[in-house]
Amino acid sequence: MSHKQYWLMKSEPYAYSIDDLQQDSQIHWSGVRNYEARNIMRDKMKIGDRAFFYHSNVNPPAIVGEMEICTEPYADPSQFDPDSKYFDEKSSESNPRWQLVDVKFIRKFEKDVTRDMLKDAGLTDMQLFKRNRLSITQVEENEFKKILELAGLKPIE
DNA sequence: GCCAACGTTGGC
DNA sequence: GCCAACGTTGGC
Repeated sequence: MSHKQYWLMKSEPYAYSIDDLQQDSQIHWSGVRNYEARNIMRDKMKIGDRAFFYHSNVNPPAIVGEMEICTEPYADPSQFDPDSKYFDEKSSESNPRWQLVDVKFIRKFEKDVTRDMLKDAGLTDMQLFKRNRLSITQVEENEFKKILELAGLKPIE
C-alpha cells in the first residue's frame, strides 16, 4: 500500500467555491493551463490522495475544505471545445496537452484556515508560500495534520 | 485597483 | 537558445 500524499488546490470562489463542490460532489479539476500544475496532476497525484480546497483572490484567502483525488489523470475536455475559454488550438485529441484529475468533496471546514493563520502557526515553509502563483502545490504530512488542527478537526481515516 | 512575481511567447 | 515584451495570478 503506497503512502498517501497531500495537496493544496486553488480556486477563485466566485468562479468555483467549496459550496459548489459540496453540491456537485465530484468534478473535473478543469482549466489548469500551467505546465507545472499539470505535471503534478499527471505524474504525481494518486487516487486516494487528499487535497485542501483553497479560496484565492479573495479577502481573506483561506483553506476552506478537504477533498479526495478520485480518478487517474486524463485529457481535459475543455481544451477541445472552441466555445470554452480554456480552448487550446495547439492541442489535439490524439496529442492532448492538458490533463486533469477528478476530485470529490469530503468536507467543508466550519472554521476556515486563513493564510494569516498558516503564517502565525509557523507553516511558512509550505509550498503555498514558496511558489507564489502555482495553483497546485504539495502539502507535507505534518503540515496537513497541523492545518486540520487549526480547523478544529481530526483526520479522517 | 495596484503591482510584484513569474510563466509564456516569439523575434532574432 | 537568449531575452524583451507581454499576460496572468493573486496577495495586499
